[in-house]
Amino acid sequence: MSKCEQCIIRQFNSLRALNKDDLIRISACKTSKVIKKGDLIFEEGDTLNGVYCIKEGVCKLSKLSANGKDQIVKLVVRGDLLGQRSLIGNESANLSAVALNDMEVCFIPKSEIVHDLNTNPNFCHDVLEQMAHDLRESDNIIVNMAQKSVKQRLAETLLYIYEHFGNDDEGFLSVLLSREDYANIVGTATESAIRILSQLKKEGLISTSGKHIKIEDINGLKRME
Amino acid sequence: MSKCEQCIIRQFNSLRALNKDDLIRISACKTSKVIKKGDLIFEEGDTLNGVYCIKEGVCKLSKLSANGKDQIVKLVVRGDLLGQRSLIGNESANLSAVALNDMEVCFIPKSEIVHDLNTNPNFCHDVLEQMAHDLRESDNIIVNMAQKSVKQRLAETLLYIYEHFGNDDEGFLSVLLSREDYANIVGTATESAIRILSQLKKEGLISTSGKHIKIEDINGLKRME
DNA sequence: CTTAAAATATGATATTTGTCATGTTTTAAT
DNA sequence: ATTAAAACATGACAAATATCATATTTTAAG
Repeated sequence: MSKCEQCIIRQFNSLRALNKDDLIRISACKTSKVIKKGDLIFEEGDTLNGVYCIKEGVCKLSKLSANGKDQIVKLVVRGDLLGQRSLIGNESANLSAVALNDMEVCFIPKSEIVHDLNTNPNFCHDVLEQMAHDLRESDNIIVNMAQKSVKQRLAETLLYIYEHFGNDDEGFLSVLLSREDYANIVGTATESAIRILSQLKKEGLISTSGKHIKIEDINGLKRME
Repeated sequence: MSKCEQCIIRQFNSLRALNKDDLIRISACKTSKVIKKGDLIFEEGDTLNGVYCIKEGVCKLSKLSANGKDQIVKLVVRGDLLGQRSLIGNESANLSAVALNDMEVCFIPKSEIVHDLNTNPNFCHDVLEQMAHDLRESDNIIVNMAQKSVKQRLAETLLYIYEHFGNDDEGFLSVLLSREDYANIVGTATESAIRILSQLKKEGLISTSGKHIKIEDINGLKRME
């Protein structure tokens, strides 16, 4: 099991604000986990007694709506911390987390995080900045949901995934989502998402091979926004 | 000008976490402002050099979308702090703030807030909790935007306003919004908002007198959610 | 390699929502 | 009190999206 004080991943999240002693202390009580594609990490309503630091892989955060559909609210990436919100608010999880590919995560117990939040102003401030950033992003998502068409939102989602996760060696988006996942991100029916992807294909903006999607015309997609 | 250390309003926001000395220091450099209904407090892109503590009144936070419509993201109330996000993230305002009725606010300079964030862990932690709560609320709004019909969202908005601001002495919602405002909250065309309000009126769920709206059947509205 | 299940694809149609036009009411300034 | 401007209201129609049905392709288990 790797040691936090030597782990590069922490440079990507608020743990970077901790000093060496804190990291050694955390390292001593953290646990590493391997999570398989499709596995549930936690579910809406669960009580979280720690945060997950994502070493590898991607997961989706979603919430079940009244009509039985899962709305995907956020994708969480290598380097992100998962579960701080619930921990800070001292509330049960508001969202469910499901792995989109095989993941490697470290679980850090609540007590450690709370201790550092209360004693290390730098850490507290870094988490604060992260949350301020997340809130800004949420506001933008709300505006997009309210004001843009499904086609525009889908184009943006493709660009988002391309920019955040890049391509695999064959040029396909390296995060593999089902059409249903795409529908659940943009908030539409699965058939509509499929239909619009077909349309984008006809327009030469993307190409597909099975579930795999390749972006063929980035600027064309951007022009739709 | 009133003194922060004697002001009850601070019990409603993170300033409650400050001790007497901090409050006296803040009190010495804060300024009071009266803002008239319809006035712009700050605009998307503005640099904020402080936060506003709302002593009285309500304002809307909105963002201009690409199609020229204002999307209202949040209503800010007596007791709330306005502008922390931008201040913490050290970024320009992501949203515009416009008064919905006559307001009384105190403006606290950035330097004071930053100082307290860095030296007072309780204050930092309180702001953190507030933001965690806001994020949870944003997630729920995203799900509603994506999955519910305009009618459902409008019903929810009416209930939200009723529950947060209550009625005036004649039983009308005490926050007076235009039909356009309602449309900009739920993310629809003004005509659609008007049409649906008329529909709710026909169904006996609300009644109206000019722009004023009275909720006639709370449970009926709740059943739509 | 087969094969059943799951995912994708597409047509037909219904429903929801947006847009434009136009008339009426309300509001606020004189 | 009068009046112009703004806000509200509603019809007619267009566009976007959802739903249901069904066919095809892909995936993954045996």
